[in-house]
Amino acid sequence: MKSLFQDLTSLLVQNNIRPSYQRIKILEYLHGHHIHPTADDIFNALISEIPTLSKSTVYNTLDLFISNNLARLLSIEDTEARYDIVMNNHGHFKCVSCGEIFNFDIDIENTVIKELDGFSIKDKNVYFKGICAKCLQANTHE
Amino acid sequence: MKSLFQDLTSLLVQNNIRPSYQRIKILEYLHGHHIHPTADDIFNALISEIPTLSKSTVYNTLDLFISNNLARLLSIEDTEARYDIVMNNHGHFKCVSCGEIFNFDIDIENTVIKELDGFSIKDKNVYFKGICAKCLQANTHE
DNA sequence: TAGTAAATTTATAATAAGTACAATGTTATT
DNA sequence: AATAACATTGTACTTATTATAAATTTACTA
Repeated sequence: MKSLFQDLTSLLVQNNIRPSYQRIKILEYLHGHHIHPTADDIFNALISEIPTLSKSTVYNTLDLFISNNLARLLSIEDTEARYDIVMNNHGHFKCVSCGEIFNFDIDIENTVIKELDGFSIKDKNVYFKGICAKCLQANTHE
Repeated sequence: MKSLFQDLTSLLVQNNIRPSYQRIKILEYLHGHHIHPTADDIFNALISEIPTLSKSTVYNTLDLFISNNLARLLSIEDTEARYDIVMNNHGHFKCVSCGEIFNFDIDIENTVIKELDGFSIKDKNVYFKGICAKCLQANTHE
C-alpha cells in the first residue's frame, strides 16, 4: 500500500514537476489542511520541519502548482492571497467577523453565460461575505 | 431639471454623507466610468481637476462608499483592489491576456445555499477568469 | 564516477498597495 | 466670532509579493 507521500510524489511526476522535498511537503500541507491558508501560514507550518525553507520557495511552489492546476488561488481576501487544492463546484464564504472561510457546494460549472459566448473560461469563483452562524449567535448574547 | 452633480449630491446626503467636492467627484467618476478602476486610476483621472487631491482621500472615500453600499470592492485582481458602483446580479470576467474586466448577467441573488443556512450573507461575487473573444482571435492570427 | 549543465532553493533587496497618523483646512453650530 | 466636528492632505510606515543573484541539489554525459 502506498503512502500519501508516495501518492503526492506520483501526482507531481504525472504533472512533470520534479518532486523535491519542499514541493511534496507543501502539497501534503495543502491536502491535509483545507483551511485556505496564506503563503505565510504554509511557511510557518513547515519551517520547523524544514528549517532552511524560504518564503520564496513557498511562493514559487504555489505558483507552480497553480500553473499546473494542482492548486487554486483565492482572491476573497483583500490583503493576502489564499490557496486551496483544486476542487470543483464549490464556493467560498468569508465571515467578516471571525475571518474563517467556509466552503459550500454550488454548481456553477454548468451555468451558461450567453454574454461570454466566444470567451475561454478557465476559472470560476464564487465568493460570498457576511457573518457566519457562530458569530451571529455570539453577537446575540452581548 | 437637476444635474448629475446635484443628483449625486442628493445621493450622498440621503446616505448621511457630507457632500464634499472630492466625494462628489469620485462618485461622479464611478458613475461615468464602469471600467472597474483601481484607486490609482481614480486618483490619476481626477488629479488634474483637483490638484490638491490626495490618495488618502481616494482610499478614505472609497471605504466610506463601500460602508454605505454606494460602491463595491472587487477582489478579482490579485495585486490591486478595484471598485465599481453597486449593481445587482452581475458577475465579473477578467481576461488574463488583456486585463480587461467584463460584466455579465448572472442571477446569484436567488440561489439558496443550504449549507449557509443561519449565515448572514451580505455580499455575493462571481468571478470568472480566462481569455476574452478578442484576445482569442488575436492569438489565432499569430 | 568525476565533471558539467540544468533545475531548485535560498537570502536579500526592491516594489508597491494600502494604512496610520498628525497637521492643516473646511464646515456647521452655538 | 469662537469653537467643535468633520474632511483633506502629506508623510511615513507596514507588509505581501516579486526580482535577482548566489548557493545548493539533482540529472546527465563522457
